[in-house]
Amino acid sequence: MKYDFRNIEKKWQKYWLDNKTFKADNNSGKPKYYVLDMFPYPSGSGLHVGHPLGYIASDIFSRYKRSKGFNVLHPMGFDSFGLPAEQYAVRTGQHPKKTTEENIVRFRDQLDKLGLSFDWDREIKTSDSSYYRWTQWIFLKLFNSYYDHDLNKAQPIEKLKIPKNLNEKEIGSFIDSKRLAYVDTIDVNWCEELGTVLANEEVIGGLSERGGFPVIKRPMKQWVMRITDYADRLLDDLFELDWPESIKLSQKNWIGKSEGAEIKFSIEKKFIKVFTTRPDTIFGATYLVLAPEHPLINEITTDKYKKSIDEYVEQTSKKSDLERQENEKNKTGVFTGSFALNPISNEKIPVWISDYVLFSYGTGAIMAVPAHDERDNEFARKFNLKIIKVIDGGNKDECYTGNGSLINCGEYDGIDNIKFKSIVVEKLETINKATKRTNYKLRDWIFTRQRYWGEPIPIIYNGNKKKALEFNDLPLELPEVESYLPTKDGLSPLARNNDWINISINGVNYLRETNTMPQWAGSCWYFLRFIDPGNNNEFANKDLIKYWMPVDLYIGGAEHAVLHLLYSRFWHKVLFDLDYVSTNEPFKKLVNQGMILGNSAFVHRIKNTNDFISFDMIKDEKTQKIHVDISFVDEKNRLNIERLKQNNPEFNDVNFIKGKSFYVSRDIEKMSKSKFNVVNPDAICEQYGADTLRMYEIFLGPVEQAKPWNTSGISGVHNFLKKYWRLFYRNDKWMVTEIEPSKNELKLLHKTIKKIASDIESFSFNTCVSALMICVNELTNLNCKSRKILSPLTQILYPFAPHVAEEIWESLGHKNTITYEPFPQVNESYLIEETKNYPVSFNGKLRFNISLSLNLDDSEIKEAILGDTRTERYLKGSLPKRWVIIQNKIINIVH
RNA sequence: GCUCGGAUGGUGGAAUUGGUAGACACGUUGGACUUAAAAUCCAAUGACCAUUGCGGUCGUGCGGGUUCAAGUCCCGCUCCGAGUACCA
Repeated sequence: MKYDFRNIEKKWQKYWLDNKTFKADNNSGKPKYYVLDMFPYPSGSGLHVGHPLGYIASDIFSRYKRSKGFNVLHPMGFDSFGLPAEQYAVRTGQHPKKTTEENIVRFRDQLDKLGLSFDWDREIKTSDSSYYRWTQWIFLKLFNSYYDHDLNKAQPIEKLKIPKNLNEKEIGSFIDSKRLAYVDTIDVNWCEELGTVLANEEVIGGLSERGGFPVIKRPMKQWVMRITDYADRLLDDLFELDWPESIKLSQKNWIGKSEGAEIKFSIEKKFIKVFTTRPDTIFGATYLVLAPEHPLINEITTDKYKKSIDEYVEQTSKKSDLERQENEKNKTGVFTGSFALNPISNEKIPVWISDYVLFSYGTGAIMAVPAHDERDNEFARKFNLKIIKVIDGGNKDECYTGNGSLINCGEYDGIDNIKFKSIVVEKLETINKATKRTNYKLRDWIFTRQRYWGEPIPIIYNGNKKKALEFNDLPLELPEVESYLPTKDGLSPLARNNDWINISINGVNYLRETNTMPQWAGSCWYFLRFIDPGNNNEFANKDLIKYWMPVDLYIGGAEHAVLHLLYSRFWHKVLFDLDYVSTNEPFKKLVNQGMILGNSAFVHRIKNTNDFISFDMIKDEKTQKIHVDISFVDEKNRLNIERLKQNNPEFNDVNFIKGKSFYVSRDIEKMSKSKFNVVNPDAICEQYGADTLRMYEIFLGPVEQAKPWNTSGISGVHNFLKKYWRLFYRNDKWMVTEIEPSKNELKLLHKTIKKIASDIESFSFNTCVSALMICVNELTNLNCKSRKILSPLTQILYPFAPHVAEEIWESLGHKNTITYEPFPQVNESYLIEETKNYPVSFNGKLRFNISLSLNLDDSEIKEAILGDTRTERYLKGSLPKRWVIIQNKIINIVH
């Protein structure tokens, strides 16, 4: 029998599906283990070899855990709301639902070919109304909750204490001001010509990326999530998570907690509040700067400066965020004509406005300390403002941002600046000029999108009065529309369907909210729905949540370091506060798989000509790189010009300058259709099989690391599987016998079991493959035939190459799947070698025992010690460490 | 700019965390079996020197340091990758 991977893989994939081998049991005596992959967006281009890496890693882990006696939940679904399907719909008029469903079928087919052990009975799609019904339900929970800062948790809105003496309208707006999901008017990038709101990335130099139309900042009503109330908890709870440090760090920076003080500077009878983390430098505050959006600007600007201030404000309002950032090295600003009083030095200091101060952070105003802050320093030198050093930073002229003792601070001179921080704030607090204050970079989460292909928001309006839909009204299904473009007024395409917008309840007419939720909404809680996907009464049964949560292992790309992973933590904490889930955090351990990169190929066109030159012949010519499809290039970087011309007719008329062959240049880039560097896993499965592909992907390197794809090494892994197969079938003959294994075979096997188990636990899958290769090579050399060796070998191979392992398992006479066979135990007695204590004397001086695991006699030991020059040197000198080397083994010395 | 992470043969990567650097695999070269090819197997493969044999010198981005011993620890650089963008 040959290793016929095509039939073997088909056979076992069907077996697993038919027998529901990977069905996770909700009632099990076994300990649970929840392994989750970040579910994919089903894009139109299908999977490339980079996508499955994380799925393969989680699959290996799931299969391993099952064989370790765990009840494993390993589900998969699709994040099926999203922009690409909608853009495709805009271009073609096809309903996004249709293209999304087609893509899901294709994805499912590709995933199935890899032999992944998902429990497909639990499949979910975020665009199914049976799913987004509950996304809408959670939205309403957020709408109907507020954050109680005394209890430090979210509470139902009914528990909110409403101040007395409010009229009905005021009560309404008070409640609205506390809701976790609320409506606010926020500046957005508005493009009149395109009739839509654009993301910052879509605006370049004040013009729209597509079309080049002007874009302005415009306030628009948006739904917003009050994630900032959770800033402290999102930050504090990070420490207990078993996540990569880099991800925790990005979340920490994103939340950006900084502690400082809010200080009041008075201008006649008014106050300007500034936020600072460096109140210790207040004696050096020689001017104030307000953000151009600051509401007090009009009041404090003197007539003389009014014109220039107005111009400046007007100018900055036209700038996009990107343009404002471009000024980083060339700051601009205008004087208001007013002076404020420094509350501690009582000096009059000028008040300026500048766009280097952000209105959205802190109070939108700063006290500038040019001697100890680089941005202030730059500004002060440009506009010739006073610079006073207040912290002793040695002789350096430049601005000093470190710590030291105070100077030029009158009675406070000589005090350590860190101590002075609290001294000055306390002093100013007594005269009501300062308060301690903590600020966050984290902003509330703008939740609405003017798009079609997303969850409708279950809110209706009667005038300005909001009303939440009732539970029985959910799901609020997406209506049909004539066009998927936003309307001229910047409303979502949903606004095009008048029948849908207008709704009458008990004789009262309402208008529906027409915006939809962002793609993050569906992925915020999908891991909870996997627990109980068919439940029509709750988003998931509470007991089942208690059993399965938290997710023990979450695998996905690092690109979600902040957005998805922060939003889902936020929602989870709200659900926890409201007692719907049992854990404070959703994901216990997180692993980021590295990206698999493509190896792009380029042809070089000599500039301003139609001549393409072979890469090896380029000397001084200036050339332009053009991507060509990597399937036309061989391993030696030679281009098949004929095939290129067949597929890309635009190359028909060009002149190829070449020697013997035409060479391309190569570059490592992200794998993408537009770069023509995509390697399709289907083709590799067809040629080598899924088991080979799986093992090769993890053999490429550590899971966490980014690495380029190179198919040429795949034969090594494929040969390994063939070699493994030959241990069982050689020349059509079944090789396994009941013979007792040799000592060497047992030692090798148990060494390998130990290595595999510990390496899987520590996610070092690539070294597992090496260990298996060594084991199979040596067993081949030993001509091993013993069932007692080959049967456990098959079990430890199973997580990596499950199809071939199942097939062999069956050949070994087992009737059941290998999946739930207990993972082989390590028998340490095969590994531990005998140790003896030997007394050793050296130069008649040193005397100690060594504990040895080598079969040497005393004279050999002495010879070994003397023969090793390093040990000799060590022995002649002092004795700082407690071991020596004998025959390459480190031996502990027992005194 | 700031914050992380990294740099090991022709290539992907190992190295029990301070103890024979280069495991395992690809590639390359030579050989066996074949009419031939494929498949399979064997040998060599960091560089340089010596080669009849033994062997020797250098070697983990660069420059220093600690140590009997450094890819690994410390100090100073260079380059590459990722994230972030004036957050007071």
